[in-house]
Amino acid sequence: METYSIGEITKKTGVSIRTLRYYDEIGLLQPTKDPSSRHRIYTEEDILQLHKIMSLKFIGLSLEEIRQYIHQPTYDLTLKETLMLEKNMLEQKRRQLERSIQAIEYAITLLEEEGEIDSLLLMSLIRSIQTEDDQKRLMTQYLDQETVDAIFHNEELKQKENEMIKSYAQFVKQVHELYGLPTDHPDVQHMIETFLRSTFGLLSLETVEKITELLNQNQWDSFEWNEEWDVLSPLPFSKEEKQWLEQAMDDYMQRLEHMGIDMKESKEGENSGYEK
Amino acid sequence: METYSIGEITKKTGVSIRTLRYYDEIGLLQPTKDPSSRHRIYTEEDILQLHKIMSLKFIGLSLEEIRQYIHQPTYDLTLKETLMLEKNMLEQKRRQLERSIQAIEYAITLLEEEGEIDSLLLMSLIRSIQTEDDQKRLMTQYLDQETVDAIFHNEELKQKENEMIKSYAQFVKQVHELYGLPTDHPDVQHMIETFLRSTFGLLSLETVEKITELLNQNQWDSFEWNEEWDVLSPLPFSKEEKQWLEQAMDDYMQRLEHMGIDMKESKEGENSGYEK
DNA sequence: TCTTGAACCTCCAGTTGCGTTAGGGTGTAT
DNA sequence: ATACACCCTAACGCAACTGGAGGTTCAAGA
Repeated sequence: METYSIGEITKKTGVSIRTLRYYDEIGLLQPTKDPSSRHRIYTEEDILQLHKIMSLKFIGLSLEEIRQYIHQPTYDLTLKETLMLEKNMLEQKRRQLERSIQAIEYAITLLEEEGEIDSLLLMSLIRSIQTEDDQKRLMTQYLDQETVDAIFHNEELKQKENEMIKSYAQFVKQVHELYGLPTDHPDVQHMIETFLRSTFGLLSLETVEKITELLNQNQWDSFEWNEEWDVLSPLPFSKEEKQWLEQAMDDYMQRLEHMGIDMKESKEGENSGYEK
Repeated sequence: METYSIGEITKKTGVSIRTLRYYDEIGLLQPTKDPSSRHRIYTEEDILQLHKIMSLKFIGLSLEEIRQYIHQPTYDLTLKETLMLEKNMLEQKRRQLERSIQAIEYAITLLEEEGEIDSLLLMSLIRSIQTEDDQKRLMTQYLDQETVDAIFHNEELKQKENEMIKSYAQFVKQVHELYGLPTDHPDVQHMIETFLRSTFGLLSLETVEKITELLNQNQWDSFEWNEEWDVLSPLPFSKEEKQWLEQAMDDYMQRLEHMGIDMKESKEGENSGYEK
């Protein structure tokens, strides 16, 4: 029967010499040894075993788990349990990866657009993607499931993601610049209006109506940034900036009420003025 | 200014105490220490830093890389380079993951269908997915790029993947059962015909024609299983079974030639008989 | 004031799946 | 005899933690 040295196995299978010795060491694949030279001697059978190991490793099993299955000539339904678990693990990993990739894409877009980027802003963006699930969970404390889904799983919105990010970046920049001015200063109020318009302009009319409704029900107070939000996705502002911004928002809201303009109208004006 | 103990930070951020101490140890995040009690004291600033670390970790940077960026207040285009590289890495990982998931799905399907499964068969399937790229590379030695793509990126084929796998599993089973019979025995020839039909039945007519053409040009000899194929994706047969199968295949091909039936006709017959 | 228990501390070891030396043996061709 | 390719064991290193042992510190209750 044909036999092979460890180097030949490496050439045949691509598995490194070190790895083969390691598998021998941990008892996963133990070839016979030449008693005189102490060299490892691999048979065809060993090569098959090695292929089995590689397969099971490929689908994510640990060497320890592989050891449990390696000596069985056939696999039964106990393997299915393991595979189901593994599949779930891998799918979770994949979702994670997709988010990470998305976050990187955002970051790259911003860097290209702006050349330079505030580290807190970048962090804020990444975290908002990272904790999307938690954000949705938190939002359902204020809005119903349907509305939350409308905000997060909006196809149209996905198309315009880059726009949104840029407008957010602009907003952050302006807050840094304008901080210190009185909160009812025209420039400040204009900044807030621009930001709100570009944000709400991307949501459907019904969604905006629902949110407006809630705000009109004086739930605005309970909607203030609570601790939990900050933990998930901290805003790229200092404590003072945050307070200043909150005051400016209040001013804006009051001005809206005073003028009898609700957000629905604001959105309609926005749409007609914006979409060419 | 407000300060926090290590336990409070864990509650606020979800980062474990051990990890926080580790980050301190490697100099990534070093809070001040109470000189008398030696307890760590975290400030708001530290929490921000920690969030930065989590963000950069999320997008796949190593702690070592993070250290390079953590103290910069703004990021410039050098980060973009890093991010581009990271993105490529992550996308590669994602492709890998998708293949693994696919392989597991196949395996689960088979286990459900058959209840029990030959370990060599499972391995053969997983490896064929794992080494898809290499297989394509090897195939282009015999077929042109277009034809190879037609075989691998066939949408219709993806729909029927489960069918294919089952027919492959059946084939493997039958080879084990019938091994020993003369290679020109009707049962053996029927087995081969069934397998070829269910395989080629899923390819387009043009693709089959191209393959037939090649076979008719007497390139069949050079197409025999060479060593390299076996390394990539070993067949779930013993050496003897492989030889037997090769002989049976030759018999089948000769019978075809003798009868003046080429594979194109075979496919057409297959289609009319198979697709309801 | 003493005690209890939670929360904190340092230091050391272990995890996975290998890669990378260091220091030496074996086999064969020249 | 020696050069050279190949093989051996043994030990350390890696990333990013986790866990345990054994010892403080702190706040509250008896």
